[in-house]
Amino acid sequence: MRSSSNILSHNLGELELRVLEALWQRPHLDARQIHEALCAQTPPRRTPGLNTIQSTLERLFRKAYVDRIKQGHAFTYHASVSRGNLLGRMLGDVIKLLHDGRMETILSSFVQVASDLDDASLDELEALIRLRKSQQSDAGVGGDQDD
Amino acid sequence: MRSSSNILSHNLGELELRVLEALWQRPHLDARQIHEALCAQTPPRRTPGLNTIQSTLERLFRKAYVDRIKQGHAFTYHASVSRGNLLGRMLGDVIKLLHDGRMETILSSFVQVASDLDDASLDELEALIRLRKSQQSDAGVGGDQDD
DNA sequence: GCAAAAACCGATAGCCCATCGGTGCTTTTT
DNA sequence: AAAAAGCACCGATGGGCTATCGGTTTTTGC
Repeated sequence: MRSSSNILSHNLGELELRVLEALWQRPHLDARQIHEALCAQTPPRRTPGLNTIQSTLERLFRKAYVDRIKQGHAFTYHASVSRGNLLGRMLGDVIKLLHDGRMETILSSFVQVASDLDDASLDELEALIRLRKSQQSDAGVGGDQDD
Repeated sequence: MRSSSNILSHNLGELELRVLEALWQRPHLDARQIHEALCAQTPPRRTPGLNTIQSTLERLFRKAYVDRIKQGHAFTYHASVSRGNLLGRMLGDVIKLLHDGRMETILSSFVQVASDLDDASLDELEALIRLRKSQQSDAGVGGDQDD
């Protein structure tokens, strides 16, 4: 009855994200280790059973967010996408979904976000922009480093 | 059984977004008009019945994305959030969800997305930041102007 | 008052994530 | 080698959300 639903191509659930976070913190963990990592997390949140973690890893694997190698009798998982890269992709999703064609809209939305940050961050942003500009005039537009 | 799911606070379905788009294009339409607008859309997509549009508007209203006034015997709806504002909020959601604290990660992800970010746009971004900074020192940190 | 239109209510379907239980294979331990 | 422990895999269930209508009530306009 439903035609389609998810407007964003990158759709993660809460647990999926927590698992990914764990893998970003230290790569190459198996399900049990991830489970433990989540249990040991501060602040302590309710952690589901090992099976749930496995299902989640399976889903993440199918969705190509993580990769795995059979190490002994257990799979060892590692994120196949970096945090920064995922951020970029999701930002891209949102922008593609909502931008009206004018760069100004994107930029001002971006700054609207950045305005939550303090002056120091804004200074930093400015410095980064300056850097980016010099890099750009220096070496043309490269534009794809996958972390 | 499920603790929570949606990681992003702004979660829109496809139809919801199409309806919002229609309202951004021309404010103050009633359900029937929106229905017609969607039907008349190019490229022609399958358009659901009027009732479906009404339900969608109801949902958008409950979620405070649109506002309505009773005009005669029908509600007239208008977006209560601008496209740019929604863009900013969703960008903020994503960033809050995934950023690691370092401004550089955000910027590089942003630049990764906007690869056609030419010098002029960077200049624009800089100007916007400058503006934001002066506003901030001008009136303290307010931090919530709704478009 | 009556007819048309719109609002409102409620039901159904389909998708997706979270959460497990159970089963069977593999590795490890006695 | 037999028993035990660990894991993967399958399938089921629950709950949330959007999409989609049908039907009923309310409102409006003549």
